[in-house]
Amino acid sequence: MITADEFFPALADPTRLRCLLLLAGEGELCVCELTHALDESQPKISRHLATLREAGIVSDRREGLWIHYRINPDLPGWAREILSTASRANAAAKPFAQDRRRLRGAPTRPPVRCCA
Amino acid sequence: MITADEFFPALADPTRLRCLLLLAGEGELCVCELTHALDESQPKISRHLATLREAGIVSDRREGLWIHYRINPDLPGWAREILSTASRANAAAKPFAQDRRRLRGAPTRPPVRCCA
DNA sequence: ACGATATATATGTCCATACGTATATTTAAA
DNA sequence: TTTAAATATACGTATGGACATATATATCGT
Repeated sequence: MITADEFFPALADPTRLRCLLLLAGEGELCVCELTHALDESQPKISRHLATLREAGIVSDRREGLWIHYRINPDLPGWAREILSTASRANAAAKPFAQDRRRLRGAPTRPPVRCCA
Repeated sequence: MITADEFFPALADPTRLRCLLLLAGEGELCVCELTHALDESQPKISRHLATLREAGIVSDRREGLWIHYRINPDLPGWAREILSTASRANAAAKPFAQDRRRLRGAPTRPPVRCCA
C-alpha cells in the first residue's frame, strides 16, 4: 500500500506528472504514444514510467511489441482521487492541452504510426 | 496562480508534507508548534515553511513574537481539495498521528510553553 | 536465423536541493 | 538599552535524482 511519502515525490517531476495526467484522462497509453505526446526521448519516458511502476502508481500490460500503461487500478482511493482532481484541474492548462493535441496527432507533425 | 508543476514538488519533501497535513487539520500553527510537533530543528522547519510560502501554498501572520502559518486561503480549489484529501487519508497513519500527539504535548515530553 | 521495431536498462555527469551550523533579524519586556 | 525569545537567513557540503548517450532485451515478420 503506497504512502503519501512515496506518492507525492512521484508527482514532483514534470515529465512524470504529464504522463500521469494523460493516463488519468485517456485510460491506457503505450510508451510510444507517451513519447510522441510529450515530445521527449524514449529512454526518458521509459525510465519515468519505470519509476511510477515501481511506486505502484501505474501498471503495465504487454501486447505484442507494445507495452500499455495505465493508472494502477489497485491504487488506494485517496491517490486516485488526487490524480483525477489534478487531471480535471489541469485539463484546460496550455501545456497539458498541447500534450493531448500531440497525442491525437498534431497537424504539423507526422502522424503516429505505431500503436495502431 | 500556482500550477501543478509548482504545487506537487512542494509536497515531495516529507517535512513539508507533515507541516501541510498538520496545518490542513489544525487550521493555524506557529513555527515553534510545528518544530515541536515534528521534532525537527527550528531552521529546518523555518526554511521549509519559507519554501511553502514562496510557492503560495501557505500564508503567514505575525502576532508578537510568533508567526502563525496556515494553508493559504487563496490557494485554488483543486489544490485545497488535494490537501484535504491527503489529510483525511493520512489521519490514521502512524507518523502523522504521532505528529498530532506531539503537538498536543506528549506525556514523555515537556509541555509546549510557547505559543500560549 | 535475421532484421526491424518497441521498450528497457546501464553508465557517467551534472545540478537542484536538503542538511547542519552559525548568525542575523525582529519583537517584547525589564 | 540590554536581554531573551521566536523566527529567518547565509553558507558550505553532500547526496539524490534527472539527464543524454549508448547498449541490451523482447517480440514479430520474413
